[in-house]
Amino acid sequence: MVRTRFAPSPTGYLHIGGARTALFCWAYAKRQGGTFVLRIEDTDRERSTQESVNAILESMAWLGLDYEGPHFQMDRLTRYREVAEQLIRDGKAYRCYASREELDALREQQRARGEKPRYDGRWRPENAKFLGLTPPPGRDPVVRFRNPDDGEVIFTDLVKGPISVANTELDDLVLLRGDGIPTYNFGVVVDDIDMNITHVIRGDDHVNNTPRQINIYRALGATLPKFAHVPMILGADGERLSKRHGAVSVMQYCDEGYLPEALVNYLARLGWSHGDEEVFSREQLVQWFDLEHVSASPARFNPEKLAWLNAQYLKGADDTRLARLVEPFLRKDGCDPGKGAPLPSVVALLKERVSTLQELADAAVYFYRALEPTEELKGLHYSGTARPALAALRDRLAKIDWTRDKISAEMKAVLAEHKLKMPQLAMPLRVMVSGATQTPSIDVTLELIGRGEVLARMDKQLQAFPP
RNA sequence: GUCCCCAUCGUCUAGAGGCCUAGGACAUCGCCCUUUCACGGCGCAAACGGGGGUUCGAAUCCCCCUGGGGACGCCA
Repeated sequence: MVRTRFAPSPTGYLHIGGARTALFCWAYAKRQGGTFVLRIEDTDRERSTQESVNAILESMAWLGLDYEGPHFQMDRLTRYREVAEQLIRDGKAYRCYASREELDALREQQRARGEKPRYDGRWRPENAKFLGLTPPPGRDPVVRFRNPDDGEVIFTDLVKGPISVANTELDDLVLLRGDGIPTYNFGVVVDDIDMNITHVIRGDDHVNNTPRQINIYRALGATLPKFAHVPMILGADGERLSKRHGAVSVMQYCDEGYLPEALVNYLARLGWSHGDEEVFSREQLVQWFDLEHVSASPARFNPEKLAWLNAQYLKGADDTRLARLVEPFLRKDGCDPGKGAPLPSVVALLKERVSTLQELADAAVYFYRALEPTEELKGLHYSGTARPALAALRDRLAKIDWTRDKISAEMKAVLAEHKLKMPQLAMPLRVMVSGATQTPSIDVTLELIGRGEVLARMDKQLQAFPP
């Protein structure tokens, strides 16, 4: 039975990289008919916050990733202590009384010598005895893992292939802090064992931790899970993803009007592929997902492609659903979609012209309130020659059945009567009624805005025409 | 500095020794459609980082170089 897990630390919002890791874990578990577990790694007392936990949960829900849990590491402290004690009894861990200052000094010296900074094992029982070290009174010791001195750790990463690291590169890492709270490397191992995790799928930044963790698994006599390290997501400039690159937080995409299915699709396609497939549903992802086709190299985040995908999903989305989603954006733009044109109809008209809900709302404003054209637009489109035709049209529009076809017919009649071409009439009309030069087909636009409002706007704007 | 990993169009990628004159998508550019702007359709341009091997044959395998990323905490 496959069990995967996503194990974020609640020290901030869920970002794009974490979301993709979660998505891959989720998709793999679903594909294999297994279980996806969410575990909150909250052992960093200083930085973990309830707010972050909430933000992560909210993002998972928005993305539609369902899970077992969440489990919290801080609920399992006695278990970690128990395992650490066992390791000490077995001679596979020991207490270390070195102070932070002492360790900092050690690292600095090593770095100065051009060496890789690492703990020198001074409190290993045999060394401490040899050096004549005795526990300083009143100092809480940490528990350190006794890493093997020689040989190498070799494992086959499911996306990167075989990876080997010499044990001489590894040092005796801290298992338990002075206050008895486990460190990351220890917590993960104990939890992954206890929670029967079969596939550890996580970010590339953890490859270096894997050999250390494997040594702990072995010291514990536990079965190793499979490891798969998915590449990092870089910003558009190839640098590490950060605030500079626009949105990094998952919920920010929600706020900017992206659809969760678009983000899921985009994220899935970033570093994973299924032949030439570009647009696929969550169900297809689950059906197709595999680790063999996860790329081994880091990928850059491309906002344009995300926007394109979002536009695709917008076009295909149900009008009623979109109306519900776009409403808050519209209210933010100072509109009351409860009055005036029915929102689903407006959405149907605009959804294939925009790439986010925000853009959709912005494009819908003039359906709900008049927008005064800029002087520049008036200068460009309000001409004395078009005026008589527009005035004639205004009077005709006052008398007809208010349908798109009838509106269109009246416009054509006016064109013939005044010997004008369509743009000569449609453009000024568009500007008068919408305050913009870009709208859907003018007849439908008028129909939706409604006769009363259209006539009122025309009357007002006609006054701005030159004689 | 040391260790680990990676390397196909600008970007995301297909590619498991001959199917590759290297395919798709985004972006860009051009044309068509058109009542403006979009959408849509069609098309152009665009890549195997460099050098050595192995092989009848290499984008695919090996080595070196270069470039990129990651890790070196009582953070995760």
